Amino acid sequence: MEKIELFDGMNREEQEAILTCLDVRSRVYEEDEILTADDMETGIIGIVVRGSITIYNEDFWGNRNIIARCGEGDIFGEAFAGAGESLEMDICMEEKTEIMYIKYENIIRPCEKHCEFHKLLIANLLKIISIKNIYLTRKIKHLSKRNIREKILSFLSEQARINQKNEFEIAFNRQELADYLSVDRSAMSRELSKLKEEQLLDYRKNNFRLYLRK
Amino acid sequence: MEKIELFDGMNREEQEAILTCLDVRSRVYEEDEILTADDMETGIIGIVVRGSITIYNEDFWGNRNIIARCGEGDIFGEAFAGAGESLEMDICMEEKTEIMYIKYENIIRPCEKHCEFHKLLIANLLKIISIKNIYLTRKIKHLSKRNIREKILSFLSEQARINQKNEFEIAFNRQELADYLSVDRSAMSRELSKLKEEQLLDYRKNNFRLYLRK
DNA sequence: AAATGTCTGTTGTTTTTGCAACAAAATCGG
DNA sequence: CCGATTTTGTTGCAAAAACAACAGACATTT
Repeated sequence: MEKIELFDGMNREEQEAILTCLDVRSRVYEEDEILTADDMETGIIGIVVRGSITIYNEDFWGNRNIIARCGEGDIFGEAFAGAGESLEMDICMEEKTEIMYIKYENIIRPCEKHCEFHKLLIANLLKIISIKNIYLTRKIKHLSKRNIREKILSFLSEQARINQKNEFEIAFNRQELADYLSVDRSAMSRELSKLKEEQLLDYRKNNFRLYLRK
Repeated sequence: MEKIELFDGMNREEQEAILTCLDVRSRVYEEDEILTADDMETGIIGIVVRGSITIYNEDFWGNRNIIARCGEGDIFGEAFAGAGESLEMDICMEEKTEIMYIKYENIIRPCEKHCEFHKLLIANLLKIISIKNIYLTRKIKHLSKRNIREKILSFLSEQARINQKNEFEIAFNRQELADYLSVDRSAMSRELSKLKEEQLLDYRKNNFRLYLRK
């Protein structure tokens, strides 16, 4: 309960107060239980209170694609609720999991009583979606590159800007970076070596340094 | 002024009223004028009132990457404002363009007078970001696929779901689809032909039909 | 109908990537 | 410190993609 980002900035009592006000429902699911898109009402936001879930969807031929994983405190379905569309994904419980549901309307149409908290709630919601938005935009920028080299350079360029320094540490190991960029790890490793050889950059484990030309 | 999505659901008078209330500033730029990230204050949302812009950013080596284009009525910078971060992109005016600036704080911290409109404003903002979010998530789903075939199938699967039908029209021509999926058009065409030959799908111009197995 | 331009499909060639298997280096637990 | 495990780098090969150039289809204009 402490880690729910939607309730950021509220103490425990304030959270309790707003919970009753929001008319929250909650349910516990068993491991491997599946919630399909059809099971979800439109206009509902989910919060993982305890446990973890995998969000995926099936294509026309029944292949499953993992879209995201959510752990304690994460919210999901907020974009669909905000857009007024029904959820187009399915959810699988990775373990015994408690999910709390909040009606989107109850968030954005504040009642009279707790107006202050409602404002905070809305600001938090906007912040969560905005941050996700920035994250997604950045990822698309990298994935749109036509080859591995460009993907790597795009990613590292961004890290340099974020750190405001041409030397920085990245949060991924090689396999994680390859997954993030959707490429094969060994092919990426090969490309990194080439880049190092061409002296466009240098690296050592997770520490990278970019060079202007050469 | 009529097409601004942020003001959706307000008539002209209501828009005028809320504009004064929001303490809006506005400026006209000449064609090719450039607004760098440093020029933009943090916590400001931009609206293209007239004209059009290209949003791009430069990587460490000075290469430009186009992130988006905005035309009349579109808003930009809303995710950065919502996340409390400074804009990390540059803007180039494609033509003589008028941009209106609104302080993010003025949107989410409503004044007392026009509270009704403020609620609508916030709901609109949430909707805009949410829709963008869904769009981005979908695109990533396609781009994450390792080869062209999977990218095509991912995209078409989604179109089938959106249309709730295995036959549908797509809004892209071939070149646009290739650009969207970040692949070479001719390579995509070759793959489409293969898929047709394998009878997984059929198409004729922009009309597609998917088949379950074969 | 001819001419023009755009869009789409085809094909050969070169480059890039994924894959697999292995080697080297780093990390961890006792 | 040693052995075991994980992470990272290397390489050959086969598959896939980009690239380029062209041909056919289609639409529009004259």
